[in-house]
Amino acid sequence: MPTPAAALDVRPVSRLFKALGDETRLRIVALLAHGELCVCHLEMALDLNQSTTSRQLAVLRNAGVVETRREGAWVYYRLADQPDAECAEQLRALCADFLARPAIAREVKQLRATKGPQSCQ
Amino acid sequence: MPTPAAALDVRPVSRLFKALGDETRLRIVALLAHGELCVCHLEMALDLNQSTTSRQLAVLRNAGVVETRREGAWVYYRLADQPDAECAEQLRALCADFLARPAIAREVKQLRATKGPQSCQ
DNA sequence: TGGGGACATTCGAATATTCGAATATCCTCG
DNA sequence: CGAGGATATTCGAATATTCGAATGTCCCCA
Repeated sequence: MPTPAAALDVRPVSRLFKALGDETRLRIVALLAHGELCVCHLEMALDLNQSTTSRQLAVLRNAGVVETRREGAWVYYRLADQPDAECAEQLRALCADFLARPAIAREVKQLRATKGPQSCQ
Repeated sequence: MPTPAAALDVRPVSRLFKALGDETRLRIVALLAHGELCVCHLEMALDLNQSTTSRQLAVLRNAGVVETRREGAWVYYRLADQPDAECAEQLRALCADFLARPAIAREVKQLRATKGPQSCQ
């Protein structure tokens, strides 16, 4: 029989950290901490091509880090509630840090003003 | 010139999460949250072979998550202070959770009593 | 209904990570 | 010194992750 440590269920946190262990995906989370954005916003803000952006978002989606909402042809991404308490706390702490960055807050506001369903491109 | 989001330095957190994004390594951190342990303790507690244990510890060491202290033939591992504030907060939150698990606390106490430089094996 | 934009997925090549076995290193003790 | 225990590193094979390009899918609107 396994010892307590070997039996510890660390799968939720492991899944979360695996998804967050990438610079691009962390930057996506940093932006989404300030509110929902659509794919074209992220693509522009991070200077990524469409394929890479969508694939990285799929990783975050499969890990339960983000959720989507479709609005016409556009898909909006936002941070998802974490059902696991430990994951919730980790993600909360991370976002608290990102939220404290005015430059990012300004950028997100700017993105929403200049692009989106009404003016994406 | 890069946008604020693209210029965000997420390397320290990314490095931390990459190291923590593995179930075995998370279990090691769970044990070390309760105090330093030597390699043979971890090997036994997690039912890992020597090679795997040492290699996973090397990953944590290279990521700055753990530090070592040699005592004769034995090497003790402990959690390292995080110079980066964001990393410090994440690791603190994680350990707070692990510290709240009495079964792990008991196991660590037991390990230290039954193995170690004086009675390893 | 069909063209075009927004997004998702697939593809193949390149790179990285993982594992157990084997080997190397370091330390103690007789 | 020399054996042996504790730990670290190397090795090669298996598996996973990553990327841009190409292709699919879904939706709006003329």
